[in-house]
Amino acid sequence: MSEAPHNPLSPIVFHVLLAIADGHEHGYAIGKAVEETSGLRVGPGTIYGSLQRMERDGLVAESVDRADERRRPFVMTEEGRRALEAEAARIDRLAVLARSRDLVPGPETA
Amino acid sequence: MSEAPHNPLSPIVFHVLLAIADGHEHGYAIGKAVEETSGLRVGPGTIYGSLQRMERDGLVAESVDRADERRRPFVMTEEGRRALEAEAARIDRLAVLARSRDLVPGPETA
DNA sequence: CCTCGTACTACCGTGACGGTACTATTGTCA
DNA sequence: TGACAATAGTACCGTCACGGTAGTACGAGG
Repeated sequence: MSEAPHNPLSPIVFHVLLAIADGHEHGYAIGKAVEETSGLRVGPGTIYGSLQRMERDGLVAESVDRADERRRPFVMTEEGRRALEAEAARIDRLAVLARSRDLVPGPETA
Repeated sequence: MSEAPHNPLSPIVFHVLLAIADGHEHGYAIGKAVEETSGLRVGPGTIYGSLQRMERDGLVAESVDRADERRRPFVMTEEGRRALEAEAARIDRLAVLARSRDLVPGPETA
């Protein structure tokens, strides 16, 4: 029942977990997916560096079955999923907070 | 019409802007407010360091009228408000995304 | 054959983050 | 009054996330 040992997650880490949850597996594809969903530019130093740290922190693990020689596939760990969900919850709280402060123009105020 | 020169904001920066928008003015009070709304622990190195960087980046400005000797009041700049709103919008998009992925359990799916 | 896109590895400078230590003033309460 | 906690801030600095550049290798297309 540890609290939230990882959060808040950095934007990249969050987006990487999202990308993996979406079925993307290897670094390059993850990077492209992150670029798309985040709008941020993501070079190799960013994506592989993050994946390395995330592996070290137990959020992802390098997949054993190496189908393609050239690709290094990653999977999300249980801990990674928990961190992703915790972060999603945190973001959701913030979104609600921001709405209550009229910071976001959206129509979903009903 | 510059895009988003600051975002994504770091969690502390975001919370600091929120705190100032809430009417808090000086470092210590801002720090306490951030601790409350974020749940994070915020020492002096964190809060004053962040405020310094935020001032350098034009997100906040040190207030001219120094009512209390001991306190250093800050105000949000126009740029700061824009950055806050942009970040709120970004967070809101992420929250929606997270909901669509069933990452957040909340009942507000209606 | 040359180039482009894919998929990485390796390296490393910059600076955000946040901790510790310290000073000084104000409030409180026995 | 004297002590002690809380307030409010300064100064310093080590660590490490971040992200940029360069370079390797391979496959496909013209």
